Amino acid sequence: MKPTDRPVTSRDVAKAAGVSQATVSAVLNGYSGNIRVSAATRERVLQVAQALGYAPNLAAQALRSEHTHLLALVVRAVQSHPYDQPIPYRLNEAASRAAYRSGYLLLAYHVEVYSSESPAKLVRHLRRQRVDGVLLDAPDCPELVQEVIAAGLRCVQLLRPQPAEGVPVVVVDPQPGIAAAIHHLVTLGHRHIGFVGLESDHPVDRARQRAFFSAMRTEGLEVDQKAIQLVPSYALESGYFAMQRLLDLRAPVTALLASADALTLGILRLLYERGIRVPQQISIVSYDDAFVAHLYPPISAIAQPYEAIAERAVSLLIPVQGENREAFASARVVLPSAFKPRASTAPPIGR
Amino acid sequence: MKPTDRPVTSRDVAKAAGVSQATVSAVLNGYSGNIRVSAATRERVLQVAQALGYAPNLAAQALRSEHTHLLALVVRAVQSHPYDQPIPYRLNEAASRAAYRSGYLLLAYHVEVYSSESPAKLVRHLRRQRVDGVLLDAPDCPELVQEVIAAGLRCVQLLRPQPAEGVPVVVVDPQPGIAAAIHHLVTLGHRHIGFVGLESDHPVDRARQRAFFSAMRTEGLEVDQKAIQLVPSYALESGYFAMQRLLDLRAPVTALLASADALTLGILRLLYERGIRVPQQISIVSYDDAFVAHLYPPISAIAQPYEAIAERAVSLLIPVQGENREAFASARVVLPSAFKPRASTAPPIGR
DNA sequence: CTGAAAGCGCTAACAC
DNA sequence: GTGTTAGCGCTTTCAG
Repeated sequence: MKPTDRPVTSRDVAKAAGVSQATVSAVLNGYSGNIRVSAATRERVLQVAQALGYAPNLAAQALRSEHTHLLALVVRAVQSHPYDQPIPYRLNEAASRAAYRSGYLLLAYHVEVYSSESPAKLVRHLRRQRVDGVLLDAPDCPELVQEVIAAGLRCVQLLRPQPAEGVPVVVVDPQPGIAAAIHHLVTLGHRHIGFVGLESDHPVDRARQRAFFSAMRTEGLEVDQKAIQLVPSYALESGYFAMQRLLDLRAPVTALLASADALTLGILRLLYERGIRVPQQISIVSYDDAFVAHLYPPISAIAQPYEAIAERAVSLLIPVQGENREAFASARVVLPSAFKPRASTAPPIGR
Repeated sequence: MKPTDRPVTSRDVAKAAGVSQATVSAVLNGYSGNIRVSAATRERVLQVAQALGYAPNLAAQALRSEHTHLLALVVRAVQSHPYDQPIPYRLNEAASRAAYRSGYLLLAYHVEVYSSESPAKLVRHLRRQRVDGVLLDAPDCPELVQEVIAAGLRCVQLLRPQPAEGVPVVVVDPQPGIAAAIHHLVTLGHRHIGFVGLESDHPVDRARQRAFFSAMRTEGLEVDQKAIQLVPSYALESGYFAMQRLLDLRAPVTALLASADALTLGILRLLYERGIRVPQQISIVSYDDAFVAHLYPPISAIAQPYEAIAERAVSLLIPVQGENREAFASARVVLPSAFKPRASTAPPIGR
C-alpha cells in the first residue's frame, strides 16, 4: 500500500504504470487540451493510482493552477457565551457541507473581535492562504469589507451586508415571515402586539420594523408606540430590560414579536423571574429561529433559511464556466423568511 | 500598492529591494541556517514587502516545507436538527481560535454520516489536503479511526475515543462534576434520585454511570434500580420516553440526572406536556452543559470544558521542537468536569 | 495517442 | 553577508 513514508506522487504512479507523469495527470484530470489517452492506459493508470493510494498534493496543484479550492467563512465576533451566537454555527455547517459537495473546503475564521488592527491581519491571512472566496457573515465593521475588497478577494456578504460596490449579497426578506406571524397572532385573537427591535439605521433592522408595521396595518391594527421597544443590541440583556420596561409601563400587550432570538432569551428570562407564563399570559414570537425551537415551550418563530443562505453564497463564490463578472458583482440573492407556529403562541387571556 | 493583478511574489520584493530572492526568504523566516543579513538590508526588505503588500504563497511554502499549517476537525454526523449537536460547535470554535493563535488554520469537515464508504473518502480528502493534524470529535465509527491511522495522519481523538494504538486522546472525567451534583441534590434534601444514561459498553458512558453510583454510595443513598433508565441513544426522543417510563412506573424520584443535554431536552418536553414543573415538582441536572444554561429555567448541569479540550488537542497536534514520538502517541489528557448549579434544582416537594 | 520540458513561488544547501 | 541553484509535485504547452 504505502511502500515508504513519503507520500506517493504522480511520478510514482507513472513509473509503476509504465507511462509518463503527464499522462497520469491527464487521466486524473479528465485529460483536457489536445491530449488523448486510450481506454486501456486510462484504466491501468487509475488502477495503479488506487493501489498505491495516490492522493494528489493539493499544495502543488494550487501552486500551479492558481486556485486552492479553499473558501473562508469569516464569522463575526462572538462576545459572550458562544451559544448566544448560534447563527454562525448553522451557517458554518451548511457552508461547509455545500463546499464539500462541490469539491471545496471551508476555512472557518472565528475572529475574536473586529478591532482596528484585526481586519488587516485577517486579510493578510486570507491572502497568504490564497483562498478562492470569502463568505462574510454579517460584517459589522465596514473596514473589514473594504479591506477584503481592496485585497482583491472574491467575496460575498451574508445577512447584514455593509454598503459596498461590487460585492454580491445574500440576504433574507423578513416580510413574508413577519406578515404570517402577525396574521397568526391576530387569528388567535390578539389585538395588542408589541415589538422589540434594534435601534439601528441598518436596512436589515429597518426592514424588520417596517415589516412589522406593514403587517399590523394589513391586519387593520393600530400600533401602540409605547409597545415598540428599541434596544441598543441584539443581546439577552437587551431583551430582558425591554421586557421589564414593557411590564413597568403597563403597556398592555398580549403578544410580542422579538426581532432576534437573543432578545427572546432575555425576554423569557424576565418572564420566568416574574412568574409570567408563556403562552398562557403572553404570546411570544421570535425572529431568527436559530435555536428557540428547543426551548420550553418551543417558541413560535420566523425562520431564516440558513442552509439555503450558505448554499447560495457558496455557489456564488464558486466560479462557473464563462461567468459574467458584472453579474457576479451585482448579484443580490434575497431569500424569504417563513413563520413556524409552535407552542409559545395561544389566544390571549380572557378568551 | 498592487501594481498588477498578479499577486506579488518574493521575487518582486527582492527586485524592488535590490537583493536576491533568497535574502527575502531568509529575512521573512528569521534567517535560519548560516545565512546572515545586515540589519539595514533586513529593514529595507521588510519595508518593501510591506509596501508591496507581499503575502507569501502558502501553497508554495507547503509544497516546499512539507507542512501546511492546516488542521482538520472531523465532526461526527449531525442527524437531525443541527442544534441537537451543539458540542461540535463549541469545539469547532475553540479549536479554530486555538489554531489561529498558533499560526494554524482549521478545516472543518462536517461529515454527513460515517457510512461505510465515507471514511475512505474523507481520509482521501485529508491526505490530498496534506493536513498537519486531525482532531477526531467522538468518532463513533472505529473504521474512521483505523483509516486515519493507516493513512499515517497525525491525529487525536476527542471526548469519546475508539480503542486505538498510538493515538493520543483528550477526554473528560465525569466524576468530579457528578459527585458535586449529587452532593448538591442531597444537600437540598433529595433522597430518591434517578439516572437516565446510555445503554452502552463504551468507557465514557460507563464512567458516567459509575460516577453516579459511586456518588450515591458516598452520600449513603440507595439506588432504586427502577429509577435507572438506560436508553438506546443520546437523543431527544430517548429522554422523552425514559421520562415517560419513569412517570408511568411511578418511580418516586424527586430528582433526575440526565447523562446528556439531548436527553434533558426530551425530558423537559415530556414534563412540559404533562404540566410538571421544574424545579418545583422535580429537579433536573444535565450532563454536557453545551447549551442548557439558556433554557428556562436555566438547567443545573455538569459542564465539560470544551474550550480546554480543543486547546489541549490543538497543542498536542502542533509539533514541538524535539518532540518525543512515544510521548505523543501515548498522551492521554484527562480534564475534569465541573458542576454548575442553576435554577432547575430545588428542595423536593413537601419540604 | 504519449513523452519531454518548463515553470508556478518558495526553501535550504552551498558557493562566493 | 549575500547570491546561485536545485528541486518540492503538479499542469500544460509542444514535439514526436
